[in-house]
Amino acid sequence: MDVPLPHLDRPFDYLVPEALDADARPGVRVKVRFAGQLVDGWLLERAESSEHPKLAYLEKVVSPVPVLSPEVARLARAVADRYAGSLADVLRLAVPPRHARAEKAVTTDTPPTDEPAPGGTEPDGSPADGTAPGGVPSEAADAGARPGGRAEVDPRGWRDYPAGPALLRALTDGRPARAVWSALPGEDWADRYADAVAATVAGGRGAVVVVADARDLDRLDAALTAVLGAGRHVRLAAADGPARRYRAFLTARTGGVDVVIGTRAAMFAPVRRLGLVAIWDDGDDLHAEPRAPYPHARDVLLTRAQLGDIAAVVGGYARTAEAQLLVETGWAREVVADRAVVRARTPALAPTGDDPQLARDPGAASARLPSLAWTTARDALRVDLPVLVQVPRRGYVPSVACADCRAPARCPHCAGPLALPSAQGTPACRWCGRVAAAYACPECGGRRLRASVTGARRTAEELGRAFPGVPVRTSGREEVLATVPGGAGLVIATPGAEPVAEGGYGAVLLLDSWALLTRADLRAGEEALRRWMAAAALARPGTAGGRVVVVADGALAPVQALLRWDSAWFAARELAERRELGFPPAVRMASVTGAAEAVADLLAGARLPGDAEVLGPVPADEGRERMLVRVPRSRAAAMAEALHAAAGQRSARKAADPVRLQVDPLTLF
DNA sequence: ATAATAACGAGA
DNA sequence: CTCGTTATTATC
Repeated sequence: MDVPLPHLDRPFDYLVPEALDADARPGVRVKVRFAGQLVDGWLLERAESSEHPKLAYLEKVVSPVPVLSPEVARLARAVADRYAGSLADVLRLAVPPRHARAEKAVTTDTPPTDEPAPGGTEPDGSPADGTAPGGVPSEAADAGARPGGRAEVDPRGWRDYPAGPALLRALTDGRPARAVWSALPGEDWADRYADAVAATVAGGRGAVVVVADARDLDRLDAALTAVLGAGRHVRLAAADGPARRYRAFLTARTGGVDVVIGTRAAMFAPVRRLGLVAIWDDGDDLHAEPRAPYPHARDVLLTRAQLGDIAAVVGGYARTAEAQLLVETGWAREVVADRAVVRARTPALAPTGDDPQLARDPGAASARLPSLAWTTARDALRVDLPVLVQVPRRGYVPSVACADCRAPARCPHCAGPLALPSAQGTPACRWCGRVAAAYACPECGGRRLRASVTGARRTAEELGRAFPGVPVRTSGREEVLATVPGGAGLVIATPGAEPVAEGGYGAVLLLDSWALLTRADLRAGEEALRRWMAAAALARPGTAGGRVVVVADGALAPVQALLRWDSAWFAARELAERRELGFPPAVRMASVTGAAEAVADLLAGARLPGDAEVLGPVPADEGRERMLVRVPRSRAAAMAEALHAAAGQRSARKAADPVRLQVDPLTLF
C-alpha cells in the first residue's frame, strides 16, 4: 500500500477480478479502494485464500509490467526494517516514477523475467551484524576447475593487489566474495571496476555499481564502454531526468542489460542473476539518501549482497570506519597492495606546520602560503607540470576546540561535541545538552576554548597572483572540470571537484586543512583524510617527480595516515575510538527529531531494548529538538522495530506533529 | 478520510 | 435495559 503511515506498513489482501487476472502478477503497480478512497499499491504476491473475512476487489492494474522484482521487494523490506521505515517509503526510492512513453518504448519486445537469485541467506538486517562467511578466497582454495569452463578475465591492474586476481576469479565463478578495496594512488579505479564487472559478466551474472556523483559516473561509464563495448550496460541517475531514468530502469528490469551503474538511485536497480554489487568512495556523503528512511547506499548494497549470496566490493582511496568494521568482523576480506608497491606509487608527501612561516619570496607572502607549499608548487611549474591546489568549500561548520592543543572539545558525559551558544557563553553539549562549565581539555588540561573559522576563497584568488603568467583554472560547485591538460598550470579545486591531470600532477597542495580537521563532526578526521587522499592520488608517483604538501601538523593522526598512505591504519584507529566513545558504526544509533512533546511521546511509547541508552534532548533547528537512542549492534534490529512500532502507534492515533526517525544518521548533530 | 465498533450516559 | 450520542480504532 503506497501510504507512508507506519501503522499501515503491512500487506493487505484483495480479490482479483476475472478481467485483471492475467495482468495481476506480482510486482505490478495497482490501484485499490482503501478506507474509502483509491490509493496506489504494489501487488506483492498472489494467494489462493485469505484470513481476512471480507475482501474488496482490486480496482485496477496500473501497468502490466511487473516493475518490482522479487529480489528488490525482499531487499526493500529488509532496508525498511533496518532503518525503522515503511516499505512504501523504500519502494518510492527503489522504483522510479512511471513514465508511460518510456514504458511503451522498452517493453514492446522484452517481457521481464523473474529468475530468483541463486542461493539466498536469511535476512538478518544488517550484514555486518553477524560474521557471515565470505571474503576473497585464497589462491589455494581457488585452484580447482571453474564451473562451465568459463573464460578467465585478464586481471590487468588487479595484479597490483595480491588478493586481486583471486577476487576476479571468484566473480567469474559466481562465488560471493566480499572485498574492501584500498586503491593505490594513481589507480584508475573506474578501469578496475570495469574489470570486476567484466569478470562477473563472463561468469553469466550481472552487476550494480554505485558512485557518488555525475563526474565519477561519466568516468565509470567510459571505462565500462571500453571494456564491455556499447549497449551492455545502462546508467541510472536521478539527474538524467525521469524519462531516461525510467527507460534505463526498465531496460535492466526486462533483462535488456545485466549491468547497471549509477548514483545512489541505482542501489535498488533490478538486475537479472545479480552477482556483484560495488560502491566507489563509500565515505562520500552523497551516498546517504536524504529522503525517508534515509538509507545509505553502502548499507543497501551490502544488505543486498547478504540476502542473495552476491559478491560485494567496497572501494576507495581511503577506508571508512564502516568498511573497517566489515574487515574486522570477517564479513569482507581486504584487498590492498603490498607496502613496497604502495611506496613505489605514492607521491612524495610532506606536512608543513600550521603557522604560516612565510617564505622570503614576495609571491608566497602575498598568497599566505607556507614556504614549503610555495616552493613545491614553483618547482613543479618550472618543469612544466600542473599543480593542484585543494581548498575547502565555503560554509563548513565552525567548531569549538581547545585553545592550547586544538583538540576538538567533547562532552565529558556522552562525548558529544561542545558548542558555544554565544561568543561569551558557557560551552554546552550538542547531544545531551549538559553544560560543560568547568571544561578541561583531556589532552592537555587547557581550560580555554576557541572557535575556528578560516577564510577559503580568497586563498584561491591570491594564489593566481603568486604565480604570474601561469594559467589558472578553477573547478568547484558551479563548474566541475573532469580533466586538465598536462602542462604547467594551476588548478584550484574544492574537495570532490579535482580534475584528473594528464600524466598526473607534479604537485598537490592541500590547504586550509585546519578547517577540515576541526569541524564539529564525528567524521572530521576520516573526511579530511578521504579528501586529501582523493586529491593526492592524482599526483605522479614520487619517482616521477610527484609531490604533495599538506598544510597541517604532521603529528596529527589523519596527517600521519596520509603521509604513510595507510588509511587502513587510520580506519582501525578510528573504529577503536568509536568503540570507546560508543559511536557508530561500533554501536547503532537512531535520532528522533521533532517538537519536544512529540519526541517525548514517541520515546515513551517505544518498547526499546533494555540496554538502550537515550541521550538528550538537545535543540535542533526550527524550535524542534532531538534525542539520540544508542544500542549495541546486536540490538540494532530490536531498536529499529521498537521505534517503527512507536511511530505506528502515534500515526494510528493521528498524532499531529510529525517526528523524524533516522537510523545511523550521517551527522549526529 | 470514513466506516465500524466500543464506550458511555440519559431516560424509560 | 435500550437508544442515541460520542470516542476509538481499523482500514482488505
